[in-house]
Amino acid sequence: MAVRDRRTPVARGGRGGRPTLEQVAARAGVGRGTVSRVINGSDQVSEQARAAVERAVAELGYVPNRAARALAAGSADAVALVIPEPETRLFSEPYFSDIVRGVSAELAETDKQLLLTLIRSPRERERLAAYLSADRVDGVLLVSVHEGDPLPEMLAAMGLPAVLNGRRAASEAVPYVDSDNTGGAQAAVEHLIGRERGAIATITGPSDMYVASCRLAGYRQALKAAGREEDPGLVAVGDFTEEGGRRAMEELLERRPALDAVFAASDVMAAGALQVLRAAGRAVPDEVAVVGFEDSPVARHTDPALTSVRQPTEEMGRAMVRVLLEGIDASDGAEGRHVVLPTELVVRASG
Amino acid sequence: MAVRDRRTPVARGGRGGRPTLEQVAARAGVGRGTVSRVINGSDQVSEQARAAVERAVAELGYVPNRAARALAAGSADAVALVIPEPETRLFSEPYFSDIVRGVSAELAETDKQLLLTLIRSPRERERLAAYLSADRVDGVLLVSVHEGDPLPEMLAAMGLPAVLNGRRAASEAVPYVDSDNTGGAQAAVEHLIGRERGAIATITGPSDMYVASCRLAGYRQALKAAGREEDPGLVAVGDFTEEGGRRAMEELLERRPALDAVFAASDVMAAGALQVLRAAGRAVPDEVAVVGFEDSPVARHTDPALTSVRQPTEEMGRAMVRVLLEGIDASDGAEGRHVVLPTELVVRASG
DNA sequence: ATCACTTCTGGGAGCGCTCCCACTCTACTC
DNA sequence: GAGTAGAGTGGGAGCGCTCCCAGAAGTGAT
Repeated sequence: MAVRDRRTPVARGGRGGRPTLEQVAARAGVGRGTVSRVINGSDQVSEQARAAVERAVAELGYVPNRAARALAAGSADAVALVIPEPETRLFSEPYFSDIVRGVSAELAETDKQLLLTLIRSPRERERLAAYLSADRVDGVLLVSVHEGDPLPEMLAAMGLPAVLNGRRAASEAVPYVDSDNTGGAQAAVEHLIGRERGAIATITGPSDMYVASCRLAGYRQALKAAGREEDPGLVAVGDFTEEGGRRAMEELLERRPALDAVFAASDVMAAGALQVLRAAGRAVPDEVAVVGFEDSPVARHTDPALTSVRQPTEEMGRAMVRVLLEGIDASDGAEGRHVVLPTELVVRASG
Repeated sequence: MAVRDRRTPVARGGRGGRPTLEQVAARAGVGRGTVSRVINGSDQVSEQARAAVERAVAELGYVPNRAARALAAGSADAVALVIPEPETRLFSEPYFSDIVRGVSAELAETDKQLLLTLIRSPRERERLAAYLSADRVDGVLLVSVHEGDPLPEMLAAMGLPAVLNGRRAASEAVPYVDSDNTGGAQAAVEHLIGRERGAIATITGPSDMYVASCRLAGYRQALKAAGREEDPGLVAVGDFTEEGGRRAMEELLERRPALDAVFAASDVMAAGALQVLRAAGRAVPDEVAVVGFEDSPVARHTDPALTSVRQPTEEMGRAMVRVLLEGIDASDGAEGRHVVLPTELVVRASG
């Protein structure tokens, strides 16, 4: 009782004396252990004790101190969402916030916290693994990891559960959540085929991006299923930017002036293509139909509005959390877990 | 040495035995206090001791355990970014991720972590204050708080520093970071005046939103500065949605068919207005010039591309963190701190 | 040589929890 | 009636750090 004022509450950062578990115990007339059991929902507590503790908690406005809990329990009650900073720009924006919204919604049902980590330099990425493991998170969600990024493997080596959004390659060892890129692309192209389009071109992404190759694969499958021959001249490579979309479209028009439809692997590239088509005097959709991918807001504001493949982005965020939580609970490696969510074609004026 | 295996490292969550400060001390041949001093950059350490500790840290790959630090020091080394969930949708999206990017960038220079908290129900908001104060954050960033929201005051009462983005009213007691809405709107309207537009209308936001009234005020100031009379018939109220923009534009065309310019308080509303103008057969910008606000990606994809007022959103995020850190350091209330950042007119084809 | 400083330093105490051991009670069984 | 389970409980020990208090060692003036 003597030297109790070493650090006054005020000196320690305001928020005057929040009650501790010990105070709750005293008030409820039970021991610390019992309070802890009640707080953590153990069933080894008598109804009577539970009621007393619950009343004391309510009266005192007790909220457990997370730092103390994390320290004592060795778990963090938090997960990190790691995003390479450049991607927050590149991805036509709502993708990012949709993911965040889904993650946050799903996490709200546990009481884990969400830590956001943008990586803006290779150096930061290197340090990341060490810091993540410094015990403030018990799992990691990784957005748009590129092929060859060692991070997932480093985390695995440290025993930190991780979930990717999007596979890095066809066979992915780390748990992931992805959308059905191939199926979505196939549906888009089938739609064009259904509308009697004869020469369907595609603007694809960099071939070292797995998403891009999936969407290209879907394009090919649709053609094949319709019994059509594939014309390599109808495939142009973009880079998921508007400018890239423009260049690819120019290239296509030059190579195959007679084309009457374009499937672009992203809305932003489709928007670029639209500009080039207009400049070239091709009416959309009358002469050339255009379909994008992602169903970003951009799709609703182009002229004409873009038919596009919608990804359930928010749901992907939710699924990532679910997969991660499984991985955290399962002490085993939890490898091979994954979810692939379906896409949906949203038909608008452009095709 | 005896009962050391109460909980094996593995049982406690993988990430096998990270070194502790004590082990660093042992290895460096110094006491715990000295290691702590080195880690925290105290100058009360001899060069020799510092070097020994630094070597030991490097050799062991030591990273301090944040939970332990938070518990012992009573501070959290983290700040929360609180965002009402509906807003993540409403705000034409990059706003959200730009803020996040700025916040994250500025935070990276301290070693504080970023906690993201979406609020999706009034109930969650009620509980928020209690949980925030449960000691895992030492400051709070609040995005788009509405007039009448008690949260800022609750936090203030608990002594938790907070910073708003955007004022709730002309006089704002809580520290905030805002952009110069009035000045931006004024510049936009002056630009229209400079282009010889005679009847300049405006689509404003709900009058209970302070941003909206600022932008309206800028519109008025510009007219007044040019010695023009204000015509109430040229002001229509929108709600920051595209549909609202459409309705407002229809209203304006009906009331003042002769208008030759429109300043919309947001790009999304401007996009709606553009649609109505096209449907009405008014050429943009030849017959009617249109200017938006925010410079969102939408502005670049409308046809014609939208002249708009750019806000330094990322910089706002950075500034919020700086203001917050000041508030955390200053033990005093730190009231009245604020930053207002300038806007910039981006001229495109629409006006 | 003595005293007063000033720098450095080790390590005890304690942050608020969880874990678990030991213990008390109350039931049942034989 | 003794013996054996449980169910429920209190509280010690310890998580890895920071804070601070003594004290050691070094420096200069007297």
